[in-house]
Formats: sequence, C-alpha cells, structure tokens
Amino acid sequence: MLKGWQDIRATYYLCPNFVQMITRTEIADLLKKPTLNEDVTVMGWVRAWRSNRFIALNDGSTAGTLQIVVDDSAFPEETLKQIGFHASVGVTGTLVESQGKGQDYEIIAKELTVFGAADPNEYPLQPKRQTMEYLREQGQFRMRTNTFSSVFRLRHALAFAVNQYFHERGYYYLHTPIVTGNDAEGAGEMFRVTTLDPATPPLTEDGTVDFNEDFFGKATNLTVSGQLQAEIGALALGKVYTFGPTFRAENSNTSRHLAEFWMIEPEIAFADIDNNMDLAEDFLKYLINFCLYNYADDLEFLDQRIQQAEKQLPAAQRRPMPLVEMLRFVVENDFARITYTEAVDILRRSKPYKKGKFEFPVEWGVDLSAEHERYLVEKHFKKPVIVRDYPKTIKAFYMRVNDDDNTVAAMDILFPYIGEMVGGSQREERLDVLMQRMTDMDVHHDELDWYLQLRKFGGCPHAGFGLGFERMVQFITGMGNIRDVIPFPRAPRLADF
RNA sequence: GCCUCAAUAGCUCAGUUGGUUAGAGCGGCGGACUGUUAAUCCGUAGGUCCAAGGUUCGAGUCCUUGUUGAGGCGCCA
Repeated sequence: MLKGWQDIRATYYLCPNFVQMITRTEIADLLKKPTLNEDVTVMGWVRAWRSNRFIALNDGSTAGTLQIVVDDSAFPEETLKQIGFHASVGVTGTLVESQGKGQDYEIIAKELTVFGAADPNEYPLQPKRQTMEYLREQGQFRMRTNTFSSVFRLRHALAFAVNQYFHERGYYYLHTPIVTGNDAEGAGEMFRVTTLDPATPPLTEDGTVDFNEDFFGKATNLTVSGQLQAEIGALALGKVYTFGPTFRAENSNTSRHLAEFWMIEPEIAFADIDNNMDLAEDFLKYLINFCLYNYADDLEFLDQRIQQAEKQLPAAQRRPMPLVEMLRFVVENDFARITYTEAVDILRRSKPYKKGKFEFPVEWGVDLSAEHERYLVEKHFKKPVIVRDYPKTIKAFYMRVNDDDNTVAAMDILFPYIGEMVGGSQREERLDVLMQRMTDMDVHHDELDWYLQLRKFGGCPHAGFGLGFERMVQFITGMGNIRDVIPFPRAPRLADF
C-alpha cells in the first residue's frame, strides 16, 4: 500500500507529460529557448503595426514583444486591414534571427489569422501614453497596456512568493472567514452583511432591527482582519498565515487606501516582538528579491517608464533613486529599528520641528502622523524604519503591555512613498491583563469569549503582523495610486466591473 | 470627512487684462512608402469649452452651487 502511494507521489511530482498548450507557443518560452529556422505558431495582441510590414506581438507571457514580419503581397488586403492596435492575431511562420535592430528574433509569417479586430474608430485605447485615470475607466482593456500587464504579472509574482515563503518555512495557510460575527475587531468601520429587506426590516419590541431574523441569526459584517481567528490557528498549528480579502468601510480618499484589499497576516506561537520584527523584515526582503530575480524585465520596464515621466518634474519631486536601485537598496540594508520614544526624540530635535514646519504636534502619547513618518523614513534614516513600543493608549486592546506599563509591544514598519507597510504586535497572553485592557477600551468580554479562552487554556506568548498586499505591490511596481495595482479597485464611490 | 487644484476635439494639453471664426500634438480617415521600433511623409475631418444659474454690451475666461477626477491630510494595511 505504501509502495502504491509512493508511485502516485512520484508520478505527480515528476509530471512527465503535463498538459501543454498545443495550439500555440508562448512568447516567453520562445524567447527563452528560440527554435531557430523552425515553424512556430504564436497568438497574441498587436502592440504596434509598423510600416505595413511589422507586427509587435504580445501574448501576456512576458513584458517583451515578438516581431512578426508580414509580406503584404502574401496575404489578402482584407486581412491586412484588420491588423491594428490591440487586434488579436495568430501567426504561423519561421523563427529567424532578426535583420533589424531592437530585437534578436522575429517570425516570417506564412499563415496569418485575425481572431478579433479592434476598430480604431471605436476602441478606447490608443498606442500612446494615456493617463492612469483614463485607463482606470477602461478597466476592461487596461491590462493590455505595457504598464498594467507588468503590474499584474508582478502582483501574481508577489502572491506566489508569499505562499512560497511561508510554505518553505513550515507555516500553514489558514483561511479565516470573510463574513464575521465579531462586532469588536476594532480595526475600522465595517460593511454590514444582511439578507433583510432594507425598506421593511423586522423590528424588535424596542424598535431596533431584529437581526435574530437575519440569515445568520445575528448581525454580521465583512471581515476587517483575520488576526483574531489566525491566533486560534497559531495556538494549535504553531505557525500560520492568512492571505485574503479584507474590507474597510472607512471614507478614505487617498492613494494608499482601498475599501477591499488583500492582507497577509502571519501569526506565530512561542514568539515575541523581536521574532516578529525579524520575520517581517526577512519576509519583505524575500518578496522584493523574488521579483528582482524572476521579473527583472517587468521591473526594468516600469523603472524606465517612471524615469521618463519624472523628466518633466522639478528635481525636488523626483525619486531620490530609480525604482530598481531602490529595491536593491532595501534588500541590501538593515531596516532601522527604534522605539516610539526614540522616534519622538528624533523628531523633536529635527530641523522641521524647531522651525515649526510640522503641522501636527510631536509629544509623547500622541500618534505619529504622515509628515513625521515621512521625515523619519525619507530624511533621517533614508530607509525602511521599524518603530516599536507605542503608548498603550493609542494601540489596540490585544497588544501585549510592556513591563513599564505605559507602552505595548507593537511595531509598525514604515516605507518610503507608502508609509505604514506593516502593523503588528506581540499579543497579550496574560488573561487578567487582557481582560483589564478590554474593559479599559470598552470591548465587551462576552463577545470575544472564545478569544479569552485561548488565554485561559493552553495560551502562550505569540505574535504576528498584518501586511497590506497592495501596498507591497505599489512599492515594488512604483505605481503612485493603489487603485492601479488591484485589477478591480473598490473605494468610496468606486465599484465598477 | 477636511484642505487645495482641475474639467476645452477620441486621447494629452494650450487658450494672454473678458472681445469677432476655438488651437496644437497624438489618434482617426484618404494617400505614399519593401527593414520598421510609439516608423515616417502629404492631405483631411473632428468641439453643447462638465452641468445649472448669475455678472456683463459681450464669458472657454469672472462669481455661486452641483457633479466628477487628482494631490495632500485624517482613519489605517
């Protein structure tokens, strides 16, 4: 029986005859292993149609294009007329070394099929630079552009790297619920989930909505965090992570916030705040490295694009270093690590503080604002900064109270351009301290009884953090607006597609 | 939610102290072109100047309100 199982495993892993695309060769494969002077079939979308003779073809498998050489006397005029920007075509022909500059290989077309023309009179995109705002309105087409196809290849790369990183290190991927009955997760406004008729909901005797009649028999919402449930997993499986959609009904109108975003939340048992920071720093560097090694051409394209756009900006508004250089800089240098108290000291000794340039006050006990975080990251340390040990009055109830009784073992990782990339903490494992904190912060014990029981029975020191996935995609791609790194952004007044 | 800015051709923008017929580049259409790289060259069509109201002899331009978008802030990841 064991032998049979091993055979199945061997077959599965070796995959000698895995299913291949038999109708076409993908351009990425062709450029990696060019089969010169052989006939190949490629299919994709026309990125440029030059001189009635050359097609730059892209099939999404790579940032690059493959040049197709078309002899206009060999094909009917009707077919040639349909070749245009973003028309989809299939070509069979001989792969040869290119006679022109700008590309190594090209296909001399023998057969040419236009699957779908894109009438330029009506097609909304044009072969030119278009604004991100306009392309956002054309969400059904924007992934065909160089910029967005690179962004979404990198988004995939990061999602894959997240799972690979944790899997290789013995973490279990835990799926926490999207619909939650918790009323007290304390991470922002929630979207209500209900099947009740909004016009005539059932009412209780005192006139409030009777959620007992609702689908789940109670008031439910979309999750704002999987952390509390991830703690259940960590205290059983040791190391877990969540990676799923998260919803915040905040009226946030910024380039760094979405109403629906993806969050990664590792949670580890027998770990403290220092282990937590080490994990977060290592994890972030791994993600960046993964993209640098495996998606260099997409990063290179985005880098060039940003540099070209910045030529028109005054020097002060340009990036201090180009995209790829900055990504390398981040992985090659240790993050700065300071306490909240040290951060306040640095800020109070800073030039902008002394000159009264800060809009918001810098005093112990008040949360840092964006201008303070930017000073620390972009001016003082010039690299990512981890700030730890915040005043307990400004942080969530579940964060572990330090021995000084004034601060909690919380940590935020601040990145240039993005601000807060990670927020995490060591969790309060002491039942009495946790209950006191909940009382102080007006969180009802009975609603989170299950959470308290994790401390009462077999609790242990544990820690974790939340990473905003789109913010990471934003940092790595250099995109200015978070709405352009998720395929279908949801934000206040925005739920198209 | 708050502050600032913007809205003119299909797209990206210019439009002077308020003055006659609204400008460009790209794209489209027609033509030329057998090695192009956002190809190039010639020709050509294309506008309810975001909406409503107001000031004025006269408004793309000034004022009010609204709508939409961007940037910043707050909330946070």
